[in-house]
Amino acid sequence: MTEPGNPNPSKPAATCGCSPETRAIILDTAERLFGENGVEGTSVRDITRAAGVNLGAINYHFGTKDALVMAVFVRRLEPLSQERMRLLDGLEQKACGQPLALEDVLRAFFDPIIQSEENGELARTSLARLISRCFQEPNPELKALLKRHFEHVCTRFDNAILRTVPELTPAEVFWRINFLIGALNHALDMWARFEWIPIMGLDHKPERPSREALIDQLIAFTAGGIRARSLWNAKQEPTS
Amino acid sequence: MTEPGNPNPSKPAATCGCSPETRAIILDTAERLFGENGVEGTSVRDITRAAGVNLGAINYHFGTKDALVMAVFVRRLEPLSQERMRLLDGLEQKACGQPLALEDVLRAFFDPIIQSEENGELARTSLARLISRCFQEPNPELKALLKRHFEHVCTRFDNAILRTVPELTPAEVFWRINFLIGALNHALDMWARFEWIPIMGLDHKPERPSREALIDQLIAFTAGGIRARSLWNAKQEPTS
DNA sequence: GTCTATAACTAGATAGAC
DNA sequence: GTCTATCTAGTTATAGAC
Repeated sequence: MTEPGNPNPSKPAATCGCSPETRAIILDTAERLFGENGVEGTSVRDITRAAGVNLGAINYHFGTKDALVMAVFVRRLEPLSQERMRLLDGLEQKACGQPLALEDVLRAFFDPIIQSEENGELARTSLARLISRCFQEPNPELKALLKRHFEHVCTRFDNAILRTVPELTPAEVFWRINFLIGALNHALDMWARFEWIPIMGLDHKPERPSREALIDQLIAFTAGGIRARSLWNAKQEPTS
Repeated sequence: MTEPGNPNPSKPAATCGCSPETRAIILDTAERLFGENGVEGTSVRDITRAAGVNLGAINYHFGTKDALVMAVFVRRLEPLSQERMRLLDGLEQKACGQPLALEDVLRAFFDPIIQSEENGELARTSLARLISRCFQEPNPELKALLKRHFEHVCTRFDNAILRTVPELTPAEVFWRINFLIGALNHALDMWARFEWIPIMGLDHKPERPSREALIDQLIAFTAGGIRARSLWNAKQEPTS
């Protein structure tokens, strides 16, 4: 754990005036604890204690707990959304107007979540749990932030998927994307804390798959789900 | 301390002005608020204020907040699990050893969540949000309770689905059931608070479907997903 | 910049009047 | 059984010493 005492007084306090390390440590720790216990279930004392920094540090660096919460989410959602868009852009450029392959679109949506973060496995685990939680946070400011972030991305992917599965109605695609998001979030959350997973008394204890293998499974499942014939249409023709 | 829970099943409500009602009102209100703001984000003061009962009522009827939390979940999970098992029992009896139809198994899993509760629409909405939250609660006692409840049910459904889709490995079925659970929870949560849903800037504003229609969509999606060819196997034969 | 002390407030729980 | 007053402990946030 880093010692907070800074033996280097020659730091250009007047120009920079901040400690980049402490700030980052707080963000990392807060992200992990928010994922584990939720935002409401995590006090600033929990964070500063776990981070090994001073109690006042959060207020010094972020002002309020709410501002810290926003900073935690922004730090992750910003690059996540951008990477998703970037991958989709790449697919569309390569396709030159041709319809994309559904599996490729899904991979562009899933991959950025498991791609390498600067902090390795721990950060990716935190991210997974954080995102799976963020949809349920009651904080209205945070809700607005999330909506702002997902709006662009979801619209882009919604349109892309609509073109790959033209037989579905827009409303059907809308809900299936939500099914997909739920499957992704829950799977990553389960994956992140594998110890609680053995929910079943199973004879077969499943091994923990690699993240890549899990994503492959997710792509197979969600592609199959999105391509599935709607029961709504099936009901029109009672011949089955 | 002592168990302050009111164990007076034989006592009629009208005679003494005692509170079979208060207890139920507290449970209803707590369930709603837990769903909206999470367990940690809901204080006993929030509950008593919203329920219009006295601050001491929760401690009188349940002893502690934690005991109230458990009571809230037990009240819903018990009948939910039993109904799921009952429906699956019925399917298996009717099939007489023949493999079941995947869609029927899924419907037996989904339907009990939307089936009528005594309190109508509001209760069902609460239940949906409550269940979608319960997987993420950090409370260890609650986790144990949830595991106890889902263990039986998930094992039963796991085995049933394994028989309907014999080409999948047990590990694949295991994860696909988790995808399914995630899709269900997130969809119900989204459905319950439709106002936040318009996440997309869509040209097409989707109408809110009925619960039954949503479940039909879920069945189509998850059945398609479960039947999907695994990419793991597909990789073995690069002929496709 | 870091840390301590503490203010201002809210949490869950309880005791005792009615 | 209900309600009020109150206790203790924990919360965010701040002011000021080092």
